Amino acid sequence: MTSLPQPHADQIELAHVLAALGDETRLAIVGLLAQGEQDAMTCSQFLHLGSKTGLSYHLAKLREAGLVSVRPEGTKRMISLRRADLDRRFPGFLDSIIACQAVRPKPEVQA
Amino acid sequence: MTSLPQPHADQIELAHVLAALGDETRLAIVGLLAQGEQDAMTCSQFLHLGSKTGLSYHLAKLREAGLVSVRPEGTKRMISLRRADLDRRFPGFLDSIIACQAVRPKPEVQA
DNA sequence: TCCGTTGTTCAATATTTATTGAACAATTGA
DNA sequence: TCAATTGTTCAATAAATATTGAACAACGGA
Repeated sequence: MTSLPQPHADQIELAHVLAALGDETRLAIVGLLAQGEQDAMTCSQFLHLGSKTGLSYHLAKLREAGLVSVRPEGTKRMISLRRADLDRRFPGFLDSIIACQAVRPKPEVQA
Repeated sequence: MTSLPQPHADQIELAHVLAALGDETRLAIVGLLAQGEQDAMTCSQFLHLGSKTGLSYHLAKLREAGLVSVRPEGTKRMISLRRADLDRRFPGFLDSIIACQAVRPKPEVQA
């Protein structure tokens, strides 16, 4: 219910969204969120992308730009793509991004 | 014919494109290029967006990211959107960007 | 040739953004 | 209460980006 502060759907700005996605780490996070979109993910599921502190930073950027929603649940944070809001605001945008990302979903599938 | 150095269509990277567009000035430039897409524009047509030097900088960024093509012609530079290349590489992406931009094409139409 | 136009380059600076490690906070479970 | 898990905050630093003005270069026309 009570999620962390984020812009209202109407005030999500394109330039902010683009700037937020113009970073490999954050783009990868969004790519991972896009697949497995049924349920939310936690920060620790992105640890292969960087340090704990760094992820906290990048996830805040994504949230402030309006790309993700973060809902605290116990000691974890449930992170989800704001797909509906983004699709309404920027039709086709997210899909085009994700389609490109999906082409190379092989970063480093460490065993 | 001989245009300034730019990435080949195949090696245009999504994160670079997004980073290049994550700036109000550059996003505005691309928006202007998108309308009036019949012919190219010159740097000086963007002077209301910033200083001469600044535009040179931003246009280089757009070119290096693969968004625009720059062809010297006399003392001018003919700048055009690389729409075909971008559409092939990231289908739907440019259109979704431009559609949002088109909603507010009223920055400051100074007389 | 000289001048005006158009745009680039360079160096300096300012500003933003990203990365790190240490300390802390909140929650859960034993 | 104690310890482990999960994540945030802070301060310091590093690194990338953006902005400015002065000087320069290339071209075209008078």
